[in-house]
Amino acid sequence: MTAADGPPTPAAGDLGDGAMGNGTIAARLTELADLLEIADANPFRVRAYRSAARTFKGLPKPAAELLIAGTPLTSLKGVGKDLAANVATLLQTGTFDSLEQARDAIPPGVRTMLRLPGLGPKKVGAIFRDLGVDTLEGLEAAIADGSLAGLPGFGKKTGETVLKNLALVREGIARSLLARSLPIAESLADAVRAAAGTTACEPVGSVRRRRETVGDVDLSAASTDPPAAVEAFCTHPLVVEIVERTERTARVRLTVDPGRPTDAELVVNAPAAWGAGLILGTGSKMHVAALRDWLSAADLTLGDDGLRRDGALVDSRTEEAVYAAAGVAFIPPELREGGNGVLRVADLERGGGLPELIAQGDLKGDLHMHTTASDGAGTIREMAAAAKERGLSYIAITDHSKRVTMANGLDADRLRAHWRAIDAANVTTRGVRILKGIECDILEDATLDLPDDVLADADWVVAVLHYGLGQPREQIMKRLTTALESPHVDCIGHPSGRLIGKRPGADIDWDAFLDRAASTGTLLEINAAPERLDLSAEYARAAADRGIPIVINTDAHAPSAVGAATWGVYQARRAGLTADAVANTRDWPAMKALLKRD
DNA sequence: GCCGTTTTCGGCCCGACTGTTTTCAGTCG
Repeated sequence: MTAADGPPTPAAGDLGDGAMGNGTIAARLTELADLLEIADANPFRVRAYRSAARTFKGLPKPAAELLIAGTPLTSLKGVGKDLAANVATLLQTGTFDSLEQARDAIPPGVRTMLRLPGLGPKKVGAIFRDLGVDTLEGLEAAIADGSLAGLPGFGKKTGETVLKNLALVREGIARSLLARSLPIAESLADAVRAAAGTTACEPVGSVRRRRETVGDVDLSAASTDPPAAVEAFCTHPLVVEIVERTERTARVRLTVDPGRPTDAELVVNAPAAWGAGLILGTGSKMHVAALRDWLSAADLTLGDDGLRRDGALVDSRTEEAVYAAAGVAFIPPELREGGNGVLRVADLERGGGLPELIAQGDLKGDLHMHTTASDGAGTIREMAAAAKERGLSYIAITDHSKRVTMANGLDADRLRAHWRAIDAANVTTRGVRILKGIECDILEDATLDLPDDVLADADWVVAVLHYGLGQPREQIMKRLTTALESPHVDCIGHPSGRLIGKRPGADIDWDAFLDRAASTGTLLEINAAPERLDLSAEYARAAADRGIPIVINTDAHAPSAVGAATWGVYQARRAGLTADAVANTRDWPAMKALLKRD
């Protein structure tokens, strides 16, 4: 399903050069739709803004380029005179009148409440208008003193659900998705790299470890002229406030999304200590502490002025040199989460070393994507062409099954017709094999959304939970077991159904689930959508340990997203997966041999 | 607010579930 209301993911052209990207346009339109809906505006006006947001998000080219090329925005689907004018103003000035009016009418904290599962715009509107509550804290108080339950349409359960999810939502506000933070960090790093005397600059901290979410954005640099690097950092266009600044460090506040400030920090070291500074900046704290133990066994101390023995500088120009001095192989940043364990595996004296992790570019297929037949923006042929451009040799078209009515899910007849269209596309498509697939819902009553004889004719079936994620563990397990035991289900997609910072996943008995996946020969997906990353690294590791082949898929809803599995590959690396552990690093015949249907 | 006209308003993706009710509005996807 689409996640049109997620935080904007800044695209490459969205930072630094001043032009607002389609992601940000979509975010502003969605913001206005939310505010209007809370204010109880005409629902069709709200829908117009939402549908326009989807249109802009799915555009192959930045809207600003269209305008420059003289293409009127009114030529876009769902964009009329008013919306075109608003977006043009947005591009020129960073905002537009009706957005500002709506922001004046509804405090930012009110929109935040929409992130809570169970609270929609109508309820949030009632909370704001009838109780005057406009923060999460105020909401918590209103539950405690019983005033929330006193509102018409509210009861005991509403408050309970809110309290259950409050911590998750608060964390979602405090921390950004990696997909949002990494481009910001790279843009800042580019500015520092361009400064005189800078020899290197990298994003460090949780960004470099590719954590799912990121608090502050940290950078490490090496330079012969630290003040120049600090100056370049502080004058980046995203910086709105310099919180703290020294000769070789700076802490700044950025504005990317109003109401959600992000802090960024730069530390500049001498080029001779680049590797040492990079390790300290990257962390994690536990990893650095464990590494220091290993170094101290060799009478070495690690500081951001370099690696030293008896005060004398030891080679610490690179991370490799520092790890070598500790007697261990280089440890990729994604594996620096824990303490001593990874260092023991990497112990060179015992002939240790780490397996080579899967890399961006290793994937040969993408087996979860949508077309215009359900809620995607591209046709079968467009998705195939995009896959070819990305260097993939096969894709599976997996539109929604009929239960997902809002996404125009397919029943058996429409699905079979869709598959005939895929057959036809395969005849004329060179270089990419298009597989006949389906994203089949596992219904609340633990049956599959399509009959067996239909599923049997698919090349590839991804079964998923979309609805009833809050069911008790027993029923969730019954549903997953149905899917795992079906001879026609090849893979479970986004197994938990979580949305990071928004919605907890289903209550799964993971040991039982993974054991059953292994015994039935069912593959498991790492869904690469930044707000899903589902399986998590923890369970992807546990799955791989059981020999379950992992599949990394994009869940693309537009041609531009086909094969863009960046975040999923990072997640797999954090799970310590090699290319071999991931099924779709193989070509299709080899991958097909892994399926239970073969 | 958009669209599509039998040109200027009336219709605009939907089905199931949940928690609130006592017949249904709001939420979800």
